[in-house]
Amino acid sequence: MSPQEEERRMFPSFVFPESFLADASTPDSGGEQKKAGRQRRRRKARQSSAAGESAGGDDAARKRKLSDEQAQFLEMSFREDRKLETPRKEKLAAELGLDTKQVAVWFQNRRARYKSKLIEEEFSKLRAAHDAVVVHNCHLEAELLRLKERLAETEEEQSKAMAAAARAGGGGSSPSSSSFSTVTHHAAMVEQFGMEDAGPDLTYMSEYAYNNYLMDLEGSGYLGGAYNQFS
DNA sequence: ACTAATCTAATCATGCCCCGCATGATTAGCGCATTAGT
Repeated sequence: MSPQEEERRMFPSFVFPESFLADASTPDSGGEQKKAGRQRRRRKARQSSAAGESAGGDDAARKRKLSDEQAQFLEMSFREDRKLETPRKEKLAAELGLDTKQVAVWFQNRRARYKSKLIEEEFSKLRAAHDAVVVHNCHLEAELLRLKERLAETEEEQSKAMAAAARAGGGGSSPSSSSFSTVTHHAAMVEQFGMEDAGPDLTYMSEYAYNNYLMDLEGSGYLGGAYNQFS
């Protein structure tokens, strides 16, 4: 089995199954029954062992801590391959002076702990990625707010400026004095700023007044680079 | 198809140090675990 296949088997999906997210403290009734049965059997086993082998005969049942050297050796072996075939198990047991059963159990536990560590690491990574996305989203929303405020300010200034310009040049020129370019600019302004129904009708502004008005806007920074698009 | 070996997941038990953590050991598997050899 390839390492990838093995990984998939041990950790089949990076999307955690529902069972993983489910509340482990509320097992179903079948689980409760199984657990109760298990506990009964354990109690019984303990009682019989205490009754029959009290004179040190239960030594084998006691938990035997592996020596540092044994644990280190098993760890090295685990790093080489997380699966344990029979020949390897027997060889390890012989080399370390352990029971094959102990070696098998050690590998089982080591795999279980390796997997839970893997899940923990994956969870940390996902959480970090999630947090980063949340922060980025906040920045984007703040930026959007700033842009909306700036747009509103600009529109207000435009209205004021156009009203002032209309008052200054209003009635002084006839419709015939407005050039074609002025009309074109007006259309572009309407498209750019959507101010068709706000402010004066620039169609009837003299070209001179219109150019002064644009220069004023450009000079005060209201247009930004927008003026260049008109000329 | 049958069987033995092995697996995962959950849990218990124990040792180390003072209560919780690390780790060795046990158990079930319920549409009755899966896999590999015969």
